[in-house]
Amino acid sequence: MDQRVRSLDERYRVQSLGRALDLLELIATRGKEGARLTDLARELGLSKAAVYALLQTLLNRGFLSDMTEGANRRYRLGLALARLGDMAVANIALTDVAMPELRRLTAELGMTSRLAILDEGFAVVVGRVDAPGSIRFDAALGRREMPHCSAVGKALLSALPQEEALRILAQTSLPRRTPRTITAIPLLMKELAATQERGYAIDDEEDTEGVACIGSCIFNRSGHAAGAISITGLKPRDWRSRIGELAARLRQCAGSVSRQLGYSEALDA
Amino acid sequence: MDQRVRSLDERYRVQSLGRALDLLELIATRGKEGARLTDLARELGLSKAAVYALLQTLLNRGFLSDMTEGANRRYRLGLALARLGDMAVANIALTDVAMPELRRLTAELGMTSRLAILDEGFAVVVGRVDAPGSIRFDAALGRREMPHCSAVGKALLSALPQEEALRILAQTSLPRRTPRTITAIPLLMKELAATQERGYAIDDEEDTEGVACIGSCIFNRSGHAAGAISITGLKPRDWRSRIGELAARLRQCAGSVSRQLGYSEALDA
DNA sequence: ATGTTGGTTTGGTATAGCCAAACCAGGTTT
DNA sequence: AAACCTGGTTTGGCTATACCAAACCAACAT
Repeated sequence: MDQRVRSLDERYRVQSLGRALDLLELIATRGKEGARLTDLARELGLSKAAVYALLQTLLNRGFLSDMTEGANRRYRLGLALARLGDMAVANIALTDVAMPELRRLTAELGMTSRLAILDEGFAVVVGRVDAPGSIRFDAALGRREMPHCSAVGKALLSALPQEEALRILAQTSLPRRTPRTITAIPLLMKELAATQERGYAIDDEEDTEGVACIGSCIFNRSGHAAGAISITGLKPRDWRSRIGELAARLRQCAGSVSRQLGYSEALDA
Repeated sequence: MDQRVRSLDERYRVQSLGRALDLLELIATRGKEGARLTDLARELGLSKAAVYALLQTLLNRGFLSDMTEGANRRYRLGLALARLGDMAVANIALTDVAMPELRRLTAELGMTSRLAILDEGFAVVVGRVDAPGSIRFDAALGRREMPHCSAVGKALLSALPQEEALRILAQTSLPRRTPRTITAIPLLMKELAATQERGYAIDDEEDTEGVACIGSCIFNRSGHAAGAISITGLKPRDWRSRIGELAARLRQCAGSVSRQLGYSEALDA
């Protein structure tokens, strides 16, 4: 009949698995509230029966957990995901050595700190230590930070050859997030040069109003950027005057991690 | 023909999804080495083509990442899992308040600390802070600790009514892990009573030789056990004499978390 | 050159995944 | 209480699809 040949890209994909992954992502957006079968089916555009089968399978393996309240049943992400997710970041050698340093940083400064690596043109958060008590910043693991308006992003880009940085920026474009976001490529390139010069990157309310970050690169044995760390906080009144000391502490921390990775200052041109 | 009706349990499961989850678990066991298509197909007992399609789908969505080296291609867990996994533990309200306390604990004592909750009869690790530098204990998130031979497990059981604890123990049984593992239910029940009495649980090389833990329960507003925290370390020579101070600090920490959850000491009978 | 190993692509087929629709069980409304 | 929702579970049947076997290809090794 219609029998149109599936596009070659799709030919080697498994439909039901793709739908299951959509389902997981969708449930993830509901957080601890959870989601209900009927809603999920509607939003995915699938029949209840199909979604039901997917849910049962995921549930059975611990990828989802459910809470049954009366006649209703709500689904949330399960702890099997926590296990695999933890293993995924453990695969990144950097985390082992960087996390203890990050914890020290947060303990000392009382600010949220993060570790990110460059992945497909984004700065992906692979480690975080939340400042206790304070407001929760959106520092979720796996989050893809825009390279042009985050401290980790700019730190990572600043360590790349210009043409590499340009390629990435062309690919992700530079959407405006706040009035202070740098959206012009030439301007950003100048900023990256300055970043490399001073040894740390600044995000001065460029991603979120009222929030400021400082980021610094981590180098490995071969002198390439292995990742970047950053500290985040509500922009204080005395930001201008404090930035110096904060950056110094951050660089010290980044340096310590770099050295543990086998980086030797001597490589610095 | 043969056409045997699939068992009712299986009727509402999605086969290809189930296989994909097997695949993820299998790849997880390979850690940062990654796994190769041919091996995966053999171990799952599926054709290369089938596994290939699953891999492509997972890869495409970031649930796997690949490293191509020459003609070979190796697959590892991807960062999309880190994102979902992080969200899964974020759904557990406990983590917000317990993690900062755990970090303080590890910073002070230099020992690995963990947070676990009771889930389907196991103590599931939902938070951890590794001691810097030291040997890495197997404290992965999502790990299911046996209730009878782990500090968190015994702490959690000790807060349950006897019949509940018995039900769980009957269900999981008490496999021997080391010569010191308590494998007799009556003995363990006595130990649980002692645990409740003294306010903390001890794992004295009962799970792993040479490794000792202390655990303590966290209570919520309604006086029920919401979870447990523990500290882990190589069993020191002066274990007997140090256990008192360590346990005191641990209980202080657990108490602080409990109070933040709305627990009031007054409820203590 | 020839063989080997592992990844990619193909065609055809049985089956497994999907839908629509019926069914059920708790609430809510009349 | 009876009728009506609302949301979850189960059924039957159709066909798209996930799977296998086998061919194909590209690097490496012999």
